[in-house]
Amino acid sequence: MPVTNYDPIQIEEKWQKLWKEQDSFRSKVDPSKTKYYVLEMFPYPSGKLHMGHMRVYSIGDVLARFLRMRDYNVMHPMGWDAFGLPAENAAIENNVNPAQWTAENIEHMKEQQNRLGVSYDWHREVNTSSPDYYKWSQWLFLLMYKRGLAYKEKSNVNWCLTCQTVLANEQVEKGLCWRCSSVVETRELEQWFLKITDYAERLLNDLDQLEEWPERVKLMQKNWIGRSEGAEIAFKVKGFAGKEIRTFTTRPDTLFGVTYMVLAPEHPLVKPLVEGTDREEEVMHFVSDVRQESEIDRTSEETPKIGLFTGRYAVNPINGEEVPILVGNYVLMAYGTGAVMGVPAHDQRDFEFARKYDLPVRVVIQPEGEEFSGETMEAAYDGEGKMVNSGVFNGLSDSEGIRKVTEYLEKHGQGDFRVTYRLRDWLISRQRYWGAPIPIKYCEKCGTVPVPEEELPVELPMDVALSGNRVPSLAHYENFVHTSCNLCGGPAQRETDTMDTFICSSWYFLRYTSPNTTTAPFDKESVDYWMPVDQYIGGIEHAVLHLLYARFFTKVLYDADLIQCDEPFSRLLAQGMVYKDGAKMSKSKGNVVTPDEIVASYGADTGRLFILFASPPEKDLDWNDQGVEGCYRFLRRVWRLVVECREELSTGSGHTDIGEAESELQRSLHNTIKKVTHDIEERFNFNTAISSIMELVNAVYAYRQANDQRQYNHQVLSDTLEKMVILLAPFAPHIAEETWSLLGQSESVHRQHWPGYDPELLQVDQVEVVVQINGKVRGRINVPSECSREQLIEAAHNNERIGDLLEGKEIVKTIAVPGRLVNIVAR
RNA sequence: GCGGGCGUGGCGGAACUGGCAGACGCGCUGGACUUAGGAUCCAGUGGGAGCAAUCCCUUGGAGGUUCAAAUCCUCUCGCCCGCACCA
Repeated sequence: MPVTNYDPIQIEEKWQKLWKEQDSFRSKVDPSKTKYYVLEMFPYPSGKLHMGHMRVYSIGDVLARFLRMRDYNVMHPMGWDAFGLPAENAAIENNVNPAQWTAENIEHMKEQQNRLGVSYDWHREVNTSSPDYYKWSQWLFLLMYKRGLAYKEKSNVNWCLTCQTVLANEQVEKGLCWRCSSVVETRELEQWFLKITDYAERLLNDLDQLEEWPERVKLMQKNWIGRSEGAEIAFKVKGFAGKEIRTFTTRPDTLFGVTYMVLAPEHPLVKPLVEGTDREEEVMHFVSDVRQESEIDRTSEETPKIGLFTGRYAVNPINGEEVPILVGNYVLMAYGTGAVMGVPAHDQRDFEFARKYDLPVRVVIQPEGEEFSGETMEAAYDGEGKMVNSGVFNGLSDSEGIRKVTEYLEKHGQGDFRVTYRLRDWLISRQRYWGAPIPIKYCEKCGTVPVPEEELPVELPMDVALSGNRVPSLAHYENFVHTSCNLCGGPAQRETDTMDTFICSSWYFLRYTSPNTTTAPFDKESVDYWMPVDQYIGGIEHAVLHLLYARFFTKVLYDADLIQCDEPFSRLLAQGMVYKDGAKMSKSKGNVVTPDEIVASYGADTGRLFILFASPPEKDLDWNDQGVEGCYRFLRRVWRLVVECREELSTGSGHTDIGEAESELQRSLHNTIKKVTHDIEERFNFNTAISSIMELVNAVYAYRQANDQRQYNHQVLSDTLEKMVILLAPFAPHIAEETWSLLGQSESVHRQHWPGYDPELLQVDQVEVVVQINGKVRGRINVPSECSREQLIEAAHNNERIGDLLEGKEIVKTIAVPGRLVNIVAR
């Protein structure tokens, strides 16, 4: 067989074809083996793969291939998060059906993924936009509905003007739409929600179980859930029998310091309080002004706090004191109860507000050794201290006060302990066509009726009639909307909103375990075998969004006894972003490099190797064309090494001695095995694993250079080459396969067992030990590796130079660490 | 403001529980082979002084602990990320 130069394009095509023909990466339930579920977040089928994709797939594939060689039963699936707005936009632009557009993109992207040589089990492919799949998304919605976790409610919601749909709280970033960055406004609409807040406590507490998740992701979720402990306190309104204002506070111990109350402009009591009074016009005008402000302006810290007196007074339940009730722009209806008790002496915001409007400031917590006064203090005091001006509670510490005051209120029916979360329920309705229809009907007689399971899926109409600049929502399809009630048989109308695509991605990892099951979302035996996902890999941008939703779904399914795990992802890797020239790759900056270009000019192996070598996976990566060149050079070096050695090994006769050169080569090999294994398995540091393979390649070159070819030990050399190729296989699978066959092997390199290292062969007879005097390196000595401390010290003193330097000095202390150094402290 | 992360050669990055700082790669310099090379191979490459052996300095900065600090502690500067009027 004539061997030419390294030709990645030809080699990669050849092996990809073979892997496909031999169905090399198919995974099956096998209780006799330890399973390992490797998963990369599935992509939205935009039509083109970018470097971020290539990075996440490369990382996942190294693990999948490595673990297969470690004899795990590996499942490594891929699929498509295929519903979503871009398909509608593309449909408008290209006058094509969203389903068709999506299907074409999937075909193309799948091809691109295959060209990267990623070892997916395509038998498990899922597509969230296919009726086989969204049938079960709908089924899960109904499960939530049955369990009281799905409800429809009229409330203030986020409306994205560009996307023409509502958004969940998690999907609004700094007042802007997470996807299109346009302004989000507030609208009052009736929408479907999932009660994720019922799971707030568990979603928070169980973060502690996730030992293999990055701290920062857990922290982001913790902040997002935003748990606060405190009390809810009811204030009666003077002259308004039966009306009371409920307020949440984390500091009930400061209740005696309340000098006013503030309501959110949206608070339902605002209108009744001022109705028919001379304050009505001014207050209601203010309310409507504030409500017109954008979310950004509303919640910015820079926005000045504005308050307006309602003319009414609230009665402090602890002391009967009457305090003015105001409406304030800084109070948010969405948090707590939408009403704040103003304690200016002990809350900075309240303090600023009180100074601005000349409201009284009353100190009720006094720290030791300090004497704050409401008239003179320049900032609120929110630290520890003893209660003062608080009647019978005087003298209690703040923490005792929190408990005692709340207990007192509880006894008098005016308050209780309360935990409040920042987390809101998940708004899942979307006023868009390209999504899974919400399986609900509305009957004039029977009201809201869930679509019965047998009628699922509620299919999207496929005859999309484009109109103007958007795809019409389902409300425009007469045939879709009109249906009959399953209870009374009378006429009914379908819900025309579709579900948030995050619903579809909240359970896809379960569907992979049995993608063709037609009688349930997933097969019980399969899901119990494969779940949880052992290693999940994806971008940090989903730290809260997808990862929180998926955890929620998993817990609901666990409670419904459908799965046995209540956390979906045991280990999470949040990979860094790909930059070039110090900026995120983007069309506008003109610094985009695509996987296609790299594969075409260097091959997938080079691209993968570069991505893995340039930086550890969780850190950001700086794309560098010369670095890619370097990796290409390295692979060519590997290629040449194998080709040349192959010839030499077949012609020369060699010898069987194990001399110093052979020991060194073996040591190098076994060191590399040890390091690569450890770096993949324990640390995910693929960059250092690759660098040690490079060192091994250098060592083989050195061995050949130092020895005439006829003097090689053929056995040692070919063993080294074979293991070197195996070590390289997870990173650069195609060249590994090709060189493996060049070495005369007929079975796939990916079916080989991962080599172990022999500690014996790592041993060296002589080690170089550093000799320091007062911590500075002053000499090096070669000693036997098992040399004792005493011998080591003796050897150090025997060293000529050290002896000279110690001449006339007093030795204070000597530290010897065998195998490392000797440090002589001398004066 | 709160929380988290990170600062190491010209660059990307190594350095495991404190033990030779700068592995590996890029870039650069010199050489070999060559009609030529942007192919390949070999050697060198943190800064400074010296003909040299060698010495001094060096992990953002300043202190400290230690025989020994990139690593531990205190302060400080800079950058990045998340949350942010959350009551």
